[in-house]
Amino acid sequence: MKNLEQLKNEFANLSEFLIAIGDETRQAIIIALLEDNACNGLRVNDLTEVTDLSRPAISHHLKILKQAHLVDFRREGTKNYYYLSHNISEIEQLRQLLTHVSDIIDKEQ
Amino acid sequence: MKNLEQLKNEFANLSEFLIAIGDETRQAIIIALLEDNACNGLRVNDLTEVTDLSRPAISHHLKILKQAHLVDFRREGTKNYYYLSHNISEIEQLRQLLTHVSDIIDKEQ
DNA sequence: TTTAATGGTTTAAAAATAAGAACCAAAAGG
DNA sequence: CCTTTTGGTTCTTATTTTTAAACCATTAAA
Repeated sequence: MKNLEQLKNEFANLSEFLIAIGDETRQAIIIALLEDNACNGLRVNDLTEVTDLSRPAISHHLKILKQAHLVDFRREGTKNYYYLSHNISEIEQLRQLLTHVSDIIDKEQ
Repeated sequence: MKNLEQLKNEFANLSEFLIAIGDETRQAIIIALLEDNACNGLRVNDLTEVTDLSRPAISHHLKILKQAHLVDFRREGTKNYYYLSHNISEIEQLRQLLTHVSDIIDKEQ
């Protein structure tokens, strides 16, 4: 079945994204960034307060979130402002994957 | 904002599911189960062949997939037949979460 | 041009996850 | 009742992930 080969790729391409959003610490970071409706972006130290983690730990999780294209940041002097990416293409990709899987399961019922 | 508290819960409730489907070995198991369009279910030894892993390793991953409500199984004597759950409610929950997140991001633009 | 602030990186430790060998239990078949 | 098949569960080891202390580089401020 040709479809399943495609599905396998869709799945593999989303691994990083899924692992990124599966972790509860990173979920807390994402929520904090969603809460920032002023949309200025949050700094690393803002996030250490939210999560009770050290700066290197936050930095590490932000790196994972950046690699998964979930967050982006801008520099202003020495300050880094993190925010959720404006177009997270993985969201739509994941939605399509879920539809694919549902379709196959329903077909086999 | 009341919505974000709800979003936080939706996220937390899906952690197990997201971690389950983020792992590439477990993705391989899911694909194999999707390929079983006869829908008889696959046995542990069928899956060891697909993935080149030991039986305890497969057993371990199946446990995680069961806890995430992704797979189910039936016994026939000593034989266990694993299959994808017929109604994976987490699929719809995740779809709604993605919509929620998109909505908030778009609103803030 | 010092001094302070900001924050990434490296390093090392701790914790969690994954893996297979060995073991155990249950059911089928002789 | 013994033997075989099947497959879950320890148990131990290896790997990966997470964490914070220490370190370093950059920019702003004094």
